[in-house]
This record gives sequence, structure tokens and C-alpha cells, in this order.
Amino acid sequence: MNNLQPFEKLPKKFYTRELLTVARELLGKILVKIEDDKLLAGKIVEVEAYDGLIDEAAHTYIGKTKRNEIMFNEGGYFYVYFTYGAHFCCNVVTGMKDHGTAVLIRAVEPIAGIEQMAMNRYNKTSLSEKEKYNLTSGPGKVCEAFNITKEHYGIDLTGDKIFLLKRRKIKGSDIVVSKRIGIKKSVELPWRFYIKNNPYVSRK
DNA sequence: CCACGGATTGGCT
DNA sequence: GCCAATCCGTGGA
Repeated sequence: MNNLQPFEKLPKKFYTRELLTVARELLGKILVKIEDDKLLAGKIVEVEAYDGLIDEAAHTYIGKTKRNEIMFNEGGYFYVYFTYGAHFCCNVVTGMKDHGTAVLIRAVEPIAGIEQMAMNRYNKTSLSEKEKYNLTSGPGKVCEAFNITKEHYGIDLTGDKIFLLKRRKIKGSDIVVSKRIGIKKSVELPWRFYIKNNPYVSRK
């Protein structure tokens, strides 16, 4: 079962590899946040890749700005941005310095701290079946459930506040590849990856 | 079930 | 001034 699997952080080397490799391998890994003695954890079930060199939808396509500068570091940092005047979304920076590549965490399956996540999302702990699956099934929802905000911009993922745990790779036959969601540019790139049949995926 | 639109901040032109 | 890597509620079929 799960407690036989290693409770070990992903090392720097995991993140500094090529974007699409990291994106696929992020599926199934555990996102952990520790803050104020509260531990929140969830299994990553849906991601999207962004690459400023060739991808007009990437925030780094326009070059380095104050907002996106962390994406030009080498892999292993957390890129958090604010959008639509309402929501935060979080990303894992990948590749080598100046690549400007990152993977958006679009959905997770809650594992620990579920009551806290329910409080953060609904301000109550008893949820309907529908609310339960709505906790973390989208990038804005993940950040609200985990209380990830601009304060977490640039965090080093090899540190102790926010990090990912090693898990074994999800088999290729259990990964679905599709176009990305919610963008108007470079819509054709098949850079969205999600775990087949997982109920927390934002949509088919 | 699906389509549509409002909310509301901040980054960039 | 325009518009966004979203979410949620509403209204119609």
C-alpha cells in the first residue's frame, strides 16, 4: 500500500530535464504543502506544459518580465500567477536556466488535510458528493484548497514548505494526451496530460 | 445537460 | 484600455 512507498522528495535533477518528460512524470507524484503545522497533500492527476520559445500561450513567450522571471530559472521552483482578477494557478518550473518552461498543475486528488481543503474551498468540513469531487478539479481550485497565493511565488521545491514526493511513473497506457484548456493561442499543441479515469481531472 | 456571462486584479501595450 | 493558463451561478432545452 501507500505507506510502503518512499516518503522522499523529488531531487533537483527531476525538474531540470526536458519539459514534456517532466510534465508526463509529474502525473502520480504527491504535492505537499506544510504551513502553520498543517500538512496538505494531493496526487497530481492533470497537468499542462508551457514553453516560451515556441508556444504563444506561455507567459514567457514575450521574454523576461517581473511576473514570469522565475520561469527562466533552472527547474525546481514554484511559479504562481494570478488571473481573471480572482484565481491563483501554480506551476513547476522545468529545464535549464533561461529555458522559460513550466508545467501547470491543473488538478490533484486530495490525500491529506482534506478537512482543511474543504474549509479553504467551502468554509465547512462536511461536503456533498459533488462538492467532494469539486475540491481540487481545476488549477484555481487546487490553489484555493491548498491556500497557495502570490506569497508562494518562487519557492524552491527542494525546500521544506512546498515539495513533491517520489512515486513510481504512471504507465503510458494510463495517460491521456490532449490539447490544452482555456487558452486562445497555440491551441493545437497536445501538451495536456492526465490520468485516465481519475474523477478529479477537470474535464475529459 | 450545455451555453453564456459576470466577477475583479494586475500585467502589458 | 484590453484582456487573461478560471470558477460559478443562471437560464434555457
